[in-house]
Amino acid sequence: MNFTASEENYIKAIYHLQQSAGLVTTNELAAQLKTKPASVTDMLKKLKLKDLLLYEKYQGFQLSSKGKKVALGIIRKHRLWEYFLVNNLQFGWDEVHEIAEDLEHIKSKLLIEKLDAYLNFPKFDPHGDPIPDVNGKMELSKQINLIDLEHHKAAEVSAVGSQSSELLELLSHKNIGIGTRLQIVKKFNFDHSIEIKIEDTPPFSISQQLAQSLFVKPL
Amino acid sequence: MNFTASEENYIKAIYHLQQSAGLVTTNELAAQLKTKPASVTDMLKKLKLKDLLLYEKYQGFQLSSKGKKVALGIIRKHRLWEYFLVNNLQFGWDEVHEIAEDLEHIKSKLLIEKLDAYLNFPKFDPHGDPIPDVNGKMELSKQINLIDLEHHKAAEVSAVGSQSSELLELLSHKNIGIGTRLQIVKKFNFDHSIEIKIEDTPPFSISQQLAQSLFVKPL
DNA sequence: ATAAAAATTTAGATTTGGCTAAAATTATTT
DNA sequence: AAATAATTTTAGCCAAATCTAAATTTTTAT
Repeated sequence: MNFTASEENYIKAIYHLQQSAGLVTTNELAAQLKTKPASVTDMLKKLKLKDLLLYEKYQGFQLSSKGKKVALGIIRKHRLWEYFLVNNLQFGWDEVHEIAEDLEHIKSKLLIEKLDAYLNFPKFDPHGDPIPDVNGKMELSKQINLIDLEHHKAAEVSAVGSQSSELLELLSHKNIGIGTRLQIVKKFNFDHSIEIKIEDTPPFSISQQLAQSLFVKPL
Repeated sequence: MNFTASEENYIKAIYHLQQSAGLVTTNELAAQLKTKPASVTDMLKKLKLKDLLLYEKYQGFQLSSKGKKVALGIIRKHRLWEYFLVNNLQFGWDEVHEIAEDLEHIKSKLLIEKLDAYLNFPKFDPHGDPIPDVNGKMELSKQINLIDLEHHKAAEVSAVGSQSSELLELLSHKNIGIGTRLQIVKKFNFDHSIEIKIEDTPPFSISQQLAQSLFVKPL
């Protein structure tokens, strides 16, 4: 089967939303895709017709197993291209998301398999997210949200919660990136901010919102 | 300015047609693009409105200087991607055209400049066609790819496909440089290697990949 | 020089993906 | 258990890029 770029974007967005929520709603998806609920409804009907979506009107929806397979294929392409852009073309990890959004819609299966081989079958993209293999399998990493890290336990940043340029800008300003080692010094209940310490630098505070966007692997 | 993939395909096709013919006609272009003359007429009007085309109805047409600039940009992207697919991802030179047709429509300017640098600013694509530089300039040559040289026809090496140190190392080891005179003795279908003979030395074989990186002028 | 042939353009329809506004359904609140 | 609010869907419209069929212009050949 062959899908349009638009269909693929819907499938990918539904996949990500249902990871947290289970069932996805029309408004949610419209917000995510920066489009209108009415447009979403139209596309849902098409996806259902192609057996990619389990959908009864007014009831919310989620991908069928066929739909999930397609989603993983798109995510695989996206993350492999991101890896290439950062590791080979010397892009900054905060510059690549948009370009990968376009590259992920290039059709050739052979292209992706050759790219994968050329890159040496990487398991994680530059943001720390796992790259699905040809069969859609991916390493599920034991990473946890920074908020759930024990006090004074050393850990390494392994992923970020989104690719928004606002987030990436803040992180680079604070010198936090994938691989940064840190530990929690103290949590403040007043505003739920968290004081962290990066090796050999003075401790500093980050907001609850930022902490929720950071995933770490305890060492 | 920003163009749709369809507009870009029209611009590129017009560019190639007018290289030989000067003025291009509606039917010609329709045949080239495998579409109908009526569809071509519609698009011509759009391109004229955007000042990409010099066009009076029933009179034939050609690209404006602005249109030519756009065409060279697309051709640059197409050929750089072809070079990448063959030289890095190990595609055969006959497999890459279709994929490059898609990749050439990816928008990011930065992507292409970084790709160009990564590839070491190649001057020719795997088919021996010159790659325009950032300003649309390219080597115009009567040279052909060594692979397309007639058997036993004397020729002189006039260009190499890239400046990569790996290629240059190999060439100097084999005593091949710009100006070297040689001819093809035999081609082997098994591995597509080619036996060549340089004046006054015994014949020897070179790989298909190396031959693709050599351009010659028949004498 | 004009009639027939070829090429080109126009007119009107279709498909895809989007929109707004209004209607229908579900959820919430008093 | 209504009434109100929120969500979702339907209906009808728009723009891009294609198509077919008909009309128009140019070219060619008698």
